[in-house]
Amino acid sequence: MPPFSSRPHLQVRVIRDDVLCAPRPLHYNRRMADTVITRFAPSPTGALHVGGARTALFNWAYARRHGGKFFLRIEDTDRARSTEAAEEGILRDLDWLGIDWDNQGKEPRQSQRLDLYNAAIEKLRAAGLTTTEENGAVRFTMPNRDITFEDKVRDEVTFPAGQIEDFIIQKAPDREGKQYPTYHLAVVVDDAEMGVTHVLRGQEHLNNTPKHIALQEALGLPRPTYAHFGLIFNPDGSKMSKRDKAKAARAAALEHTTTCDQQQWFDALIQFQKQATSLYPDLPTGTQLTYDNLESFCNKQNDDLSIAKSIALNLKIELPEIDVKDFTLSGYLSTALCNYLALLGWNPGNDVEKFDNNFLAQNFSFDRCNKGDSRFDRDKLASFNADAIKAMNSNTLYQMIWNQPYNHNFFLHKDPNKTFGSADDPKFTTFCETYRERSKTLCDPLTQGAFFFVGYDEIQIDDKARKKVMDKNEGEGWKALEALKPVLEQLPEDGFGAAAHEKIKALAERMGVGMGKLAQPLRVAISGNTVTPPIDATLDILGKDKTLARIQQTLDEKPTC
RNA sequence: GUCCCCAUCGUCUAGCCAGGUCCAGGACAUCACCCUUUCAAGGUGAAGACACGGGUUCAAAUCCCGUUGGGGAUACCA
Repeated sequence: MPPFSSRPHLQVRVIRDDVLCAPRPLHYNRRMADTVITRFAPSPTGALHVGGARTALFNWAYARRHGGKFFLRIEDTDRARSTEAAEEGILRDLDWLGIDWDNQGKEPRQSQRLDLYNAAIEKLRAAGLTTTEENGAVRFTMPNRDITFEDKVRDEVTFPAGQIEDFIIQKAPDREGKQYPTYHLAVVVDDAEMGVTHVLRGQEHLNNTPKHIALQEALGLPRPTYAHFGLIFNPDGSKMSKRDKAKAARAAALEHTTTCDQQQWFDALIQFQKQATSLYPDLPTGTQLTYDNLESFCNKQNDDLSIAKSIALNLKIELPEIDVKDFTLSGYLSTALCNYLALLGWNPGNDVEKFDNNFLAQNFSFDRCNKGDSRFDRDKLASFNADAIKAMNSNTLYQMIWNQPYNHNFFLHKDPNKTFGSADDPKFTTFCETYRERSKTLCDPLTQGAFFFVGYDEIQIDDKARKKVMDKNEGEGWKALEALKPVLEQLPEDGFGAAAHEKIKALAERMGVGMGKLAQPLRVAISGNTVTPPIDATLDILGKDKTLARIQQTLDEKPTC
């Protein structure tokens, strides 16, 4: 299965102000007596964040659990920050997560239903519940009484009278004279119009609820059932935000500049971006690197993401994953991400931890939700992911490894077909099965096993490993390699790995040494490093010809003295 | 500042609502040992928490009050 499906509804859509939908009738209260209707209402101002993903997941699960409907709605009343790219990305990410919505292709877009909001505002105005600001913005007058509501995860919540101030429900006219509602008004009108019965959202909205309730009452709209979940934070308790990426890149940059000249490095970075751009179509080209913007980035004067990414690429560090897309590119399975995310705030009890969305959809309930905030632990996610990879059937695993999109990896622009004819090549099967046991992410097989895919001259040779394994003890590694070469040469190509394993074992015995004395020099010769999968599998994947060629090429580099 | 919310191992949590079966269970991480040609994986085990102080009760992680700590809101952002 390809990582992203190409369903027709995910085609690019254009957000256009000039084609406002035909006015819809104001028919609130459409809800059926006992049909659960939930919704996820992202604002397309950025990528889908893991917090948003969890909210979507819970809303989806609750609707599915009760045989109801789950709708998507686009909250694009912030015209300056909403983009079609962001909207498209959010839909694609939800799709990737396995969350389907029941109004696909017909998602309401708030910017196109101004008539609905205007009608509501008129009603409030007629009731004398609004004041108009000098600039034309409209403010709603809060009633002067306590507002109490039942929250499904934290019981009864009361806001004392006078505590919530009057608030703006319609923004001042923009340049074209158009007036957009604020979130509060739009959310209340839309939820009613869509028949939403249950509103599940993050705790950051708890304080908004009295505003929404006051509006509902003033408009004569039904009050949905509310449930507020704790928030998700970084392991250190800070807020999970896109800025974390800039922070991480900055920290790495600052550390790096303690070991080198900053000006020189900046220069190298600028050059690097130019080269990298031609190498990687996906590379951020948004910001052209300059001394100035690099300096201001390092001085915390900007958090430019493409600068951060360029630095990360150059320094070969990983930026923290924040958005769903980040996790996709880092090689996480949607099933593992959903499972882990669901566990942040909900759990089925009985020490059950591993489950899929289907299970969630059958078991999700408010009485097993937690009230507290939680911290996002990448180690645990990685562990879930590793387990999910181990549990995959072979076919799916091959496909996933083969089709995994990458954030950045130098070797990826090499051709894996140099090594494997195709995904059907038995070598590829051995490769996948070998890395299944040792991969935390879908990127691991191709990054850790990069040496399989490149020519000898492109192998990253670890000098330390070479010194330790080859040169030490008067070059015993070189001697071992020389002894190994003729033995391997005699072996058949068919079953090369297993046969080689036998021979190496026998040879080690004859020489009176441990197997490592032979296997390690061999590893270093063929991979440049001391770490590879088991030697038999490694040799099988690489094949006899390449193995022997690499041994010879390595021997050619033997120091003469 | 004001208001709202929250509080069990480092982290996610079970247990709490219907007090005794909890000197608190699981998972991730950590450490040790086993396995082992490297790295993993796997196996076994160890260490590790009821924030604090008052009540109520024969009995409190569980109920009540307070303190402290953390988070959220206080936008013509959602």
